Amino acid sequence: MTTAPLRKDAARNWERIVSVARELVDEGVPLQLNDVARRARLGVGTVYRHFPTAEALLETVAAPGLEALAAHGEQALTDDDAGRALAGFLTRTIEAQVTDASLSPVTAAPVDALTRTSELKRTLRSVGGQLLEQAREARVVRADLTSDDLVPLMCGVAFAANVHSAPAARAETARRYLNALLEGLYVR
Amino acid sequence: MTTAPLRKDAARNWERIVSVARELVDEGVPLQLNDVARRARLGVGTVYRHFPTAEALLETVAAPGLEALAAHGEQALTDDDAGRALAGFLTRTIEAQVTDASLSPVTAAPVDALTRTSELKRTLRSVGGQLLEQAREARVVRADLTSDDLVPLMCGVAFAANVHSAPAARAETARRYLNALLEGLYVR
Amino acid sequence: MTTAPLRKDAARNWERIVSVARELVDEGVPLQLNDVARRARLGVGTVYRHFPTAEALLETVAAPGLEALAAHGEQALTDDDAGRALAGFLTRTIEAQVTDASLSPVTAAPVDALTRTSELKRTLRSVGGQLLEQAREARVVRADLTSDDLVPLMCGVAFAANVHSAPAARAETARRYLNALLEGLYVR
Amino acid sequence: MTTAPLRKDAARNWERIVSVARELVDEGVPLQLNDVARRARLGVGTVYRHFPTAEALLETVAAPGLEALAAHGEQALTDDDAGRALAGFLTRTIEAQVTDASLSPVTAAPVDALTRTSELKRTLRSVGGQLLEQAREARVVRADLTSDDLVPLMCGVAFAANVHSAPAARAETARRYLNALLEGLYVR
DNA sequence: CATGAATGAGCCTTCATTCAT
DNA sequence: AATGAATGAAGGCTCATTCAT
Repeated sequence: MTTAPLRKDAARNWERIVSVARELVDEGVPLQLNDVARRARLGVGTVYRHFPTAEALLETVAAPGLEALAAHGEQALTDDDAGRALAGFLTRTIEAQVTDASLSPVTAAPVDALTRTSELKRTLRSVGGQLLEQAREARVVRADLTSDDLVPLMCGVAFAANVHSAPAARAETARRYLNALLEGLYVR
Repeated sequence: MTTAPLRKDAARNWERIVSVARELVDEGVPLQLNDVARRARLGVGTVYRHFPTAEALLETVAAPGLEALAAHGEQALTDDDAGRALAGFLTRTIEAQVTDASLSPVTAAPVDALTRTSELKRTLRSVGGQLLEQAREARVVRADLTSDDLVPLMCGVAFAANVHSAPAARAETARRYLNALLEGLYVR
Repeated sequence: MTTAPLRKDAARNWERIVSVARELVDEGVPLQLNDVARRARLGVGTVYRHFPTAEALLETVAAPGLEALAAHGEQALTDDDAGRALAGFLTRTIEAQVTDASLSPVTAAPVDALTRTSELKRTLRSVGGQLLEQAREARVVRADLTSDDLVPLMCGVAFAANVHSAPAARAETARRYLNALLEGLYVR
Repeated sequence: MTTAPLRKDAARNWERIVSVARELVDEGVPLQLNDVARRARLGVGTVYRHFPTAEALLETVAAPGLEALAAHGEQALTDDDAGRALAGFLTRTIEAQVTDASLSPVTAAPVDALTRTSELKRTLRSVGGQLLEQAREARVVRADLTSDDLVPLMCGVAFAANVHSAPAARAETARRYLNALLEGLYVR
């Protein structure tokens, strides 16, 4: 299912909108379509034509980040060391969530506005599931974890890093928390 | 520092407001003071008199839950087994967060509307810190965790349990995630 | 028509209310009966019992000032120099208006809340009228001014002094403006 | 600096809003944006789009009056008789203030909502200042008046004319008061 | 296709006044 | 007489969405 290619000027507007949205997301401003339109020096209607809801726009902004994660995951699947592969994938995921403010809400949302987003999330879950399976077979990972737990746990770690932690420290905090989760709070 | 005792009718309204708020919170509806007033069949002004902001009301709703946690924590401090004590406290905390929707936002909020809330949060952090310290001295817990990490981590676990998990399953999910965090995803 | 004497505690409250109102007026805060009650640590009802409207309270606050002006005016009537007498009275009036924020609104108001206020205003107009009459007879004052013009003109001077003039400079500005009015902007 | 030309329908609404506001001002009703919207049979949002605050709307209503005054002042500057020129300008100013209820509050306000208003007020002060200067050089005006006094004095005269004077008589009263101010209450 | 003006529901908050206690 | 809790109309403002141009 391919979308019809956009006319050149429409494509330019599309880019403009997405890039403005990216800026807003980076500034921590909640996405408002009117706001985006003003900043992009476009009519609201134009923005609405391209993105029927703020969620659709946010997901579009998040897409490249999700794609990069998926790509990394595919790559990781070829790693011999299943434990390292999974750890690397999770680390990358957390880093991305903490760095890119568009990812958390999209990842945690129960429903998607764009089918493209659903596809990406499915892929990520699948890749994560495979990495987990390999790690489980290699007996490096506890048995009671399913592929369904990966996303929630990553969201949880990212959320934890955002609580009471200064923005600058978040990446480092997130790393520590992921480590704690991987190795366990308790010494054995 | 005791608050002046309310007149009987005022006390009845206070209760009414808090109980309506509790209902709304349980229904997952965001607290709005006008809304609360309508549901409680009271004038808006009455609600505003008792609770100047929605946050103040939410914190009031959350207070009993926080108190119960603090009480449990104080109790846990007397346990001989430091590891068990900490684990019990954290379990209780997570259970509460997942069960009572007023707790997460209050716990994660960087600022409080009521001094009572600040007190409670301080107490909880202090108790958690002592339990953690004892556990560390007993060498059952990794050394790089500070008392500042407890709240974020618990918020993270609660958040994770709310992602993609059916309401009914949340408590069980939360328990599993806390366990995973305590023991580590990785087998050693 | 004498008002029934107040019970001792009621009298105390009356004083308390008026003195708080005086403070608020001096601070430039608009009089609100609830506000007054809170500051006086009295119930709103008590304040309403004594003063049915904010205007009534304001007029009560203003009364001593008006009385002092009237007294000064009566005194001035005995002065031999009619011109000096009138000028002195007007100067005093302006000074008072600029110094005491309760006077302008009461003086300019077309209707009064208290009969006492109406009496005082009547007295002032009468005294002013007599001073003006004497000055006119002495041919020191233009003929086309009536006693009805005195209050408006004084209000105007006070108003002018409050426009674009820093609070500290107001008294001095008011004096200059009154002088200008007395002697005329134009040189002859 | 020209404002972007409005679309035809928007321009119609703009006119509608301003004309409704004019009516309200003339009726002595305090401007409220919701009120204006209702009377103009427009959505509140439309009114807010055109005029972010009630002050902005009031200043827009006042602008033509201010412009007319400025124009008259520029004209007066060419008059040979400096005394007559100044007197004419002041007369016109007072007439306008008494006739058009939008002028007094705008003139007396310490801050402006619109830059256009600030420009106009600056122009008026400048023109008044020049007329005053010329009159002073011609020795027809007292020396201790500065251009900063003109606006306050005119506001004062207008205010005086509004105190205790029936609406119909105001224009005449204002003229008398201005005359009194120019020539002085006292005969010399 | 693009535009951006218009809409108006909806939320927030204040405050003058009443009346049960 | 005193209290102060309760009231709710009234006003302010925002923002997601539509639709005429």
